[in-house]
Amino acid sequence: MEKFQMLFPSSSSSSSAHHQYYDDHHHHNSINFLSSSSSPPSSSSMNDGPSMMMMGSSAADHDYHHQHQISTNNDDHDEEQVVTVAYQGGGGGVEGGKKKGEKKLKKPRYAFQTRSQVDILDDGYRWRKYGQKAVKNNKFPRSYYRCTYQGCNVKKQVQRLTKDEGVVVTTYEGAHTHPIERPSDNFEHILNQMQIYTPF
DNA sequence: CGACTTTGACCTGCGC
DNA sequence: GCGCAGGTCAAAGTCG
Repeated sequence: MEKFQMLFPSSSSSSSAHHQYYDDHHHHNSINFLSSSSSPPSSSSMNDGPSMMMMGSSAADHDYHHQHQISTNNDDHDEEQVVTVAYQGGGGGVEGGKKKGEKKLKKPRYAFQTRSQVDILDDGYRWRKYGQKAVKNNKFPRSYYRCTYQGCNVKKQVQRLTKDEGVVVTTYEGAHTHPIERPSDNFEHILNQMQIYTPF
C-alpha cells in the first residue's frame, strides 16, 4: 500500500498515509494523474482541462509542483494507458481541524483523471458526500466527499469534464490516517503497473 | 435507526 | 464595496 505514496512527494508527516485507488468495475483503461499546473487561470483554455487544477491555489500557488506522465500500451487492449501524476504541495503537510475562519493552510492535492463511466470510483475507503456545486464552464457538477473514518480528514472532489464526459477527475486532499477499509486488488494491480514506470 | 445523499444557504477569497 | 465562484454546513430526505 505504501508504494502508492511513493508516487507523490508527500510533504505530510507521511508516516501512515495510505493512498490507494482502484477500479472495482472495469470500464476504464486509463488513469491520469493531473497536475496543478501553474498556468494562469485566465488561460481561457478552461475547456481543455479541469478548472480544479487552479482551484484553491488561486493561481498564485507555486509552492511546489510535481508532474509526471507515464504512458503504456497493452497488447490485449487497443487502448492506451496514460498516467499523469500530479501533485500540488503546500509544503506544509496535512493537518486536520482547519475550521472556517481560520487562516487558510494549503494542503497538497492530488488529482486523478480517470476514464470511467461512473463518477464514483470505489477506492476502498468510505466517503460521505457533503456538497455539490455547479462549476463554471462545465456542464457537470462537482461533488465533494469526505472520508467517514473518524478523525480522518481526507477530502476528495469528483468532476466530469465537459470536453470529454468519459473522463472523471478526482482530486484528493490530505492523507488517510487509517488503513484502507476494503481490499482492492484490482487497483493495486494498477498501482503496480504505475510503479514500473515511475522513476521515483 | 443509522448511514448516506440532496440541496439551498452561508462563508470566504478574489477581481473589478 | 459588490458580485462571482468555489467550498462548506446542516436540515431534511432517502435507503437498506
